[in-house]
Amino acid sequence: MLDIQYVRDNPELVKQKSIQKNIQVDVDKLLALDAEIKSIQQNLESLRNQRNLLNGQISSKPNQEEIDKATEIKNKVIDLEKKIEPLNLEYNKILKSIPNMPLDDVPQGASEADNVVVKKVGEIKKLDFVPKNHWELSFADASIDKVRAAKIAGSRFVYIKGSLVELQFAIIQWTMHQLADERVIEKLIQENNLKLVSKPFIPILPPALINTKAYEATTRLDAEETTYKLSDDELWLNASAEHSLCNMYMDEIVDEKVLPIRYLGYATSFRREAGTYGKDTEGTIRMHQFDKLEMEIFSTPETGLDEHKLAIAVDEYLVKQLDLPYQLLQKCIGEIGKPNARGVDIEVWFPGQQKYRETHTADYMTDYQARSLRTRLRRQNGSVEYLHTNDATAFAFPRLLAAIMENYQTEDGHVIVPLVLRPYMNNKDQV
RNA sequence: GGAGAAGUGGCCGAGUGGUUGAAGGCACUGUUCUCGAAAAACAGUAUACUCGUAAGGGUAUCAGGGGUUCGAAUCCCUUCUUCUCCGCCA
Repeated sequence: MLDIQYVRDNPELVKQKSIQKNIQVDVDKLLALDAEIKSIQQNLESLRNQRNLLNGQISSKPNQEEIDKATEIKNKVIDLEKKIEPLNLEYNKILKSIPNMPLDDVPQGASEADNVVVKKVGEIKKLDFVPKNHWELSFADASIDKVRAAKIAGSRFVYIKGSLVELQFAIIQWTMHQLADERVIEKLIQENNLKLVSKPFIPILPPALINTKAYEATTRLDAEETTYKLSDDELWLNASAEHSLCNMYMDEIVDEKVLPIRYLGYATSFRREAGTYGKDTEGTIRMHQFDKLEMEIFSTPETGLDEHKLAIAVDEYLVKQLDLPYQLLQKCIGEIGKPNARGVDIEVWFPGQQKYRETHTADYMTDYQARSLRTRLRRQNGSVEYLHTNDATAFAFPRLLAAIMENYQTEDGHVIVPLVLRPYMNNKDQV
């Protein structure tokens, strides 16, 4: 949610940026409602004040005159309350529909084509054979079985078997150890000239189900396209660990001293993927269910952007350690999400498909999400303000398994285990 | 799933219709005292919106929502949460 004061002060800018984000917003209507509500509210509060003063005067035995006077005020109050209620509903609806304002360095543009490639890192290996797609690779005891999964759950589900599972757990363990290592964090902070402390990430397993209120407050609930709802309960299936991590401190004021809070969450994530029919039907790039390691960071406003850069640095570090060629994209205004002020994607090279595919996203929400969640921080001097939130993929499976399979495949259909993962794979060099 | 108990400020806890945003304690902040600290004394310490240059006002909030009443933390209804016991269960 945006600060109403910001909308009052910058109506034209808000209109312009909303249009650039492809989001329809009636700012004029909002400001008209704002003024109308304010005016009624002032009358209402003045009446309530009269009522309170009167009640203060009335003793234990009010006379009829006092009761009549109080009743008259009471009825006026009820009238105004009835009048203001629908206005408030509409006001909140419009205010919530306004997207976050992009930072100045977010490129203009409406679609994927306008995302800017910031850099390409890592050398694309020249293979002396034609690389296969990950779904064509089935090696040793490992396999990706979507046919049987379709019988059980439908399309976009999968059985992943054998050493691929071992590989996934190796990556989880290794990632957790990297992000819990202050030396790694400190190194990334130094290399990127960030003004941050080297506090490590805390591994966390969040709930997989989220109630409607908490989900709506994340500003991430997309009932039509993304999120599964349980039919018998007021609960939704998590579409990302972020969705049950960012709201962890909902309605709380945390002490400035505890910030930043950096979590590395792991959750099975569920997405309806409505509107993606026909896209990525082969392979395991786009699934209804996938496991994901996700970074979630709570910070002060002044360090929010650097935390965002840290998350990106962590992503690059992890991908580099796995020696996967990638490109870093800065997403354009139309492509960063509604709550985002800035967004960056990492796309890893998939040799079987001969293209880069999105594997990571880092999102910076400034105070937009925190305002909706009412997650605030208390400064040393006692003042209170909204904190800033960041989220970023650490690794998303099985997309990442697919990337490793395609990049590390051998001609005879095996997959070489990336060096850093071998200690977590019983020192196997290939599977 | 069944039966019962309970939800008050950062924490503990008083408060069963009339200046209760809410006693008291703890914690925290400041001042005094001290070389410094501890202790002690004194003062201060919720959030949101709103009026005001400010000082300082106003309104709302005692889990959420609704109701009764001139007046609700207090009475009634309802939802949620927590705890205890039974049942089931990874």
